[in-house]
Amino acid sequence: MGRWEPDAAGRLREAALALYAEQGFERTTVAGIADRAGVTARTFFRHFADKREVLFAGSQELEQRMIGALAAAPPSAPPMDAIAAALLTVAGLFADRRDYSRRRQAVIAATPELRERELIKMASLATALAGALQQRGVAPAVASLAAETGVAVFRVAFERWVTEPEDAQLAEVMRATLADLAGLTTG
Amino acid sequence: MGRWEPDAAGRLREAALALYAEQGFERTTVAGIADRAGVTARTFFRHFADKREVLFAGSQELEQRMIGALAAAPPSAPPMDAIAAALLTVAGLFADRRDYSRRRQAVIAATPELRERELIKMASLATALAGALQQRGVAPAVASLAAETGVAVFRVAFERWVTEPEDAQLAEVMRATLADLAGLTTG
DNA sequence: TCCGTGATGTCATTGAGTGACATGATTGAC
DNA sequence: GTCAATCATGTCACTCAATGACATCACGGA
Repeated sequence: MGRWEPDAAGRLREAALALYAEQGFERTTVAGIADRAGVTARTFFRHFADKREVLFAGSQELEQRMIGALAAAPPSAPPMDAIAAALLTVAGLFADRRDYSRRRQAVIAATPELRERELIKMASLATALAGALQQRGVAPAVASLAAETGVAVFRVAFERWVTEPEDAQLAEVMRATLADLAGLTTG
Repeated sequence: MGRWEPDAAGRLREAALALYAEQGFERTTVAGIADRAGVTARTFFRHFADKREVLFAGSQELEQRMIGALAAAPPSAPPMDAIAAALLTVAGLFADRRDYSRRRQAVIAATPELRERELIKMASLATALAGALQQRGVAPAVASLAAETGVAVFRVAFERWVTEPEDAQLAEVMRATLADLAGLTTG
């Protein structure tokens, strides 16, 4: 056994989410999170840039996987088809994290500071997707539009998935949301 | 003459923008802003909720004016026409503030924390517009879509306006951007 | 003239975030 | 098998954002 318990970052994530849910984000101190995780506050800031970032550690992985999925789509695929494929691919990342996602989303929805952070993560995702589309030869304006639309679909589908009482698969909700979008723009 | 110089909030806004531009947002302290404005740091926080908000004092007025302009549009006007009218109306608010807007936008673009705040202001604006459209009898889904699109046009046009070297009117740039949008969705 | 109001100052405090340095287990070289 | 480098963490000290409590004092109205 090591000198310390392993996976300090994971324990900090869990402790932070639990405390944010119990007491609210503002009334939770970093010292409290660190205590619960069995480390010091200084260690918290070695793993996470600030008090908000602890809930967004996965967003970089999401972004990278979506870019990867985009690159894996056939070069001939139209932009929105490639985006749709990427969305369905990353949906699998959340398969076994529905409960965590639900708690996390509730906390974010209740906290303006956290919603700010989420917005910029989504904006960053959209920018990255637009860039990847441009590398596939899509014109910049179209690429940005498709990327923004794709992120909107992600958000709406994710919200539905964590809100609905039933046990649907995120991928299925994504498909349904994409169908809604098609209906909006054609009908 | 009063006990203190008048318009402390205005002086604080000016001082903050100047210092953010000179030294960057992070290396600027509230005490420094307050010093330059001739007040104490405590007074800064009486006028602005936090260090970021000092650059976004006008956003509530923008929102209110856009809602007002929406309400003033003929009840028969289609959603996007009403949105367009509101955009052209509020464009006038910026007529004599182009230099200020330019400096402000440069600072925001250079500072992630400030971009977060701007994103949530834009999201709030979109939500308010969607609500106003619904009160005009527009279906919720359509209202949200139109509102988001309208905010996107505002952002793109504003960015063009502060970036372009020429001295165009914001309203003109808005009109051109709306035309681009029409071309995107029909052509 | 006097009193209430409102904007500001002053003081004290909490908590976020950072820099510098110490510690000690783990790992790999020799 | 020892030693040195490494790496995650702890400890300490500090700056700065943000807030609460209370004091001050010009101004306008009664």
